Amino acid sequence: MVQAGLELARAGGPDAVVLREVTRLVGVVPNAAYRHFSDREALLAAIRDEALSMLALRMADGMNHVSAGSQTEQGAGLRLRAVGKAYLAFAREEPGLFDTAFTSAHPHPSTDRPSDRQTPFDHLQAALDNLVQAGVLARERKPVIEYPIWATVHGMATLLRGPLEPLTDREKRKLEAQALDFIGSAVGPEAETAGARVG
Amino acid sequence: MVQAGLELARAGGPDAVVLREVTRLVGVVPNAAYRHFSDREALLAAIRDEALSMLALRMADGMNHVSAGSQTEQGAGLRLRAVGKAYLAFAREEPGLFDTAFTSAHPHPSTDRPSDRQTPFDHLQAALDNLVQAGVLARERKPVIEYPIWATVHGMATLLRGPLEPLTDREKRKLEAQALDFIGSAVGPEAETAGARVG
DNA sequence: GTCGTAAGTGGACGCTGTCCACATTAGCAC
DNA sequence: GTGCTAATGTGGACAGCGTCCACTTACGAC
Repeated sequence: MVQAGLELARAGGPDAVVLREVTRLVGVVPNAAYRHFSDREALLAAIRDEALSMLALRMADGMNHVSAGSQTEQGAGLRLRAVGKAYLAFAREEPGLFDTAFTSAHPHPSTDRPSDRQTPFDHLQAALDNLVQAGVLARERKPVIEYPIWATVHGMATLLRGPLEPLTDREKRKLEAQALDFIGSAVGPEAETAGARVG
Repeated sequence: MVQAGLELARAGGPDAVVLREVTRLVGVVPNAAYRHFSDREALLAAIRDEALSMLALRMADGMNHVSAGSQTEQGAGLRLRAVGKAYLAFAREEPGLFDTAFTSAHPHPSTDRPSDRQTPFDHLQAALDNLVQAGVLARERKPVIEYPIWATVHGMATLLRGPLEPLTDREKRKLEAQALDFIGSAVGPEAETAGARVG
């Protein structure tokens, strides 16, 4: 059922996850859904969790594909950039799932956070920890920039699929790179020069 | 009609703008709406334009309330911060309108951009031009950071009403300030020290 | 005064989420 | 094996939604 919902979400975002259509795909009658989810919103929440996991997986993947050692200045910088790149790539390639992952409207605090899986933000924190260990980022600076960094990447992903949607693909890619450069310049000059001109 | 829609949007975001309810508020029968808008989406687009104008107005207001001269380093820095603050305040105080302003799903390129009014992005650009004229920001740097700056503010506004919604108001305010500081640190150290610790 | 256009009306259609009562099935105690 | 219980699925209904069609009314140009 969640699987069927994911397909709908992938194709058309959260609004495309219509309960009756999900049950249709699964081959049961609409009311059967209420045996497993209290609500359409609850079903959507399950799908959202799945979409978030997919995003997190992509980020982990991106990080693991960086060959440079994680303790080196360059390796740490590249890792941060890879995390951001994966985030932006997911939003670009799976817009429906991305939207679904971040549409809250959550009057459902029931499915709160017993989430054992790693979240996208966890991966960002890991990358920043790397930078601290590599000596590129001052330890006390991390807590004040982690959320702004997330905001920059998330905001760019959102804007590109909102007001900036009419831009060409080429322009969009350029803006993605600018966002990553911008983060680099705020994290520290060394990390920036290390990570720039790579992707 | 747009006015009635704005009230619904203010109270419940774009999904609360249900065509039949709008016509109910206005005192006509649902079909009457189709004499003025081809579609629910067209009505929503009109409401969205209005919401965007309101946001732009708030930003202009915030900028105008900075007393320091716009040509001084401090004045220019404060102006940039004021623009960002207004953006975040609008998202915090008028979440319904903010969501409405930025939910696109626009298969309606009809109401494209004959918009004579100033957009939120226009105000950000004006603030950055100020920084260039005040000598704080290198002219060639502006085009590569304008969109990332927008993304940072927009992303923080979005995240605070999404995954970060459970945070306390105090924590949210702190993150808003962090986002503005982050932008300051990326624009240039001088602008940062000028703008920091002000609010 | 006739006519054309803009605005509103009335009724219907198919779709949605959700509720209720009922039927089927699986697992398990004895 | 029989009987009980819990889980799962079914059928029918309801109100609400966006939208389409044909019809009526108000009004300004000529």
